Amino acid sequence: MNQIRVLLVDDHPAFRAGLSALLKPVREIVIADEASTGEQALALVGGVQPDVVLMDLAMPGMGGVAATERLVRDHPHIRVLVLSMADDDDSVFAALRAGARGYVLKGARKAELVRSIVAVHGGEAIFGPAIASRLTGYFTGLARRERGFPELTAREREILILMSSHLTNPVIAERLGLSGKTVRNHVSSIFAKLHVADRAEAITRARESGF
Amino acid sequence: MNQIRVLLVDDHPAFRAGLSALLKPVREIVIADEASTGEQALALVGGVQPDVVLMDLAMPGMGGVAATERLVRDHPHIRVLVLSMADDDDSVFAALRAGARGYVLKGARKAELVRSIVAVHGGEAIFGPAIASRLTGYFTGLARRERGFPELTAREREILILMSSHLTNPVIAERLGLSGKTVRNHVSSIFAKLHVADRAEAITRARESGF
DNA sequence: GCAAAGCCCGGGACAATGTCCCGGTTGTCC
DNA sequence: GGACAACCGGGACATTGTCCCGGGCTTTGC
Repeated sequence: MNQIRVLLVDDHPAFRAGLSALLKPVREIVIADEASTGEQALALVGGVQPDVVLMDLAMPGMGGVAATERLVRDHPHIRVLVLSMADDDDSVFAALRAGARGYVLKGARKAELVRSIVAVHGGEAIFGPAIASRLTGYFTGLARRERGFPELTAREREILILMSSHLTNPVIAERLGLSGKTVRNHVSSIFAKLHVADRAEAITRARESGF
Repeated sequence: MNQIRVLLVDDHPAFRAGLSALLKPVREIVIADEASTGEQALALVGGVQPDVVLMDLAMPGMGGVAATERLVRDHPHIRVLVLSMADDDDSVFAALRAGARGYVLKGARKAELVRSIVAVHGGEAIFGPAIASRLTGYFTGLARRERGFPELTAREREILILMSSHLTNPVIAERLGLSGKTVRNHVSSIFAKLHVADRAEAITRARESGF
């Protein structure tokens, strides 16, 4: 049976040792190598040829996010599974933007960790319970805002749509056969209903709501 | 050992039968019940008390997305794992917005399916290989646009950040100890570099780029 | 040392944006 | 008929954004 070759990246030697001991008895996994910084990880991957990189985020020098970004860019077949203490939106979404295939908090039980490594190796994406909540919150949060979208009149919806393609008031007026002043007034009442102060926010809200 | 109680929701009886036969020998899983429509699933969950609902999307009447949305709203402790043939962005992100904890394509191998059910039951989020690509594509797509982000001066970045929280020019000026006129000029040059015409577009671009 | 380039700071003049008033017209519902 | 809302627009005013201008500052290179 082909074992999954894992590269450990973490600046804390004790943690690497613990992780290594934890994963050693697992049949389907083998620790191919360890790195203590992002730079070192990037230097190693070419020779080590890991299937999965277990990446910490908080490291001196090049952080895990930057390392992940370069790693997935230069070695698209290698999957990155983030294993971090950081349980906040910024860290999670930065890792996702960088191309990580999974995100598990340090402190996860062994079974969860092994399952995550196997899943990521198989091309799946997997996120620990706390992270999963953030992820679904991200998407259902969008849906929730959509539900809360206030009711606009036909004219207002029409104008908001044109506004969302970044047309100016005079252009909108010309296209709808209205006076520029009328458009400005409609725009103003749209802002009031959306509880926003200017075009910028209005368009942001409209986009978020899949308008 | 506590088995995971699974409710199967699919309008195709043969598929339910196959799935049931596939999962029956699995120790940690028990099929608690089956439903052939979204409505039926919603009616059943109260009595069946499943841990995980295996949800098809394309069903007559109430689709899987609507059923998922109501299910997670009324029973937050129940996890929904979508098992669908649909491999397109609209289906995937609609399911995520509805609150699904996972998404696996029909045709997944048994091991992957079992792993997904176990992971979802544990509160994790998991996505099959094809879906994982869409998910990372969603986030790294944002990142990719960021790479094309033009270079701004230190002052310009600073002002763009404040602008992105919807502050007005006078407020920004006051906060940075500048004249309102200077801020306007900086803002103007930011627009030029971003190739946009107004605040609205500039903020949109900045947000897309994870600025 | 000195010039060129780039950033930063601001003013002037002007057009577009947005706000808070106002009045008038057209429907619709009771 | 009367109440109500959507729609259209004007007046006056502050804010925003554009295209000029010039002066002070540091960095780079000859």
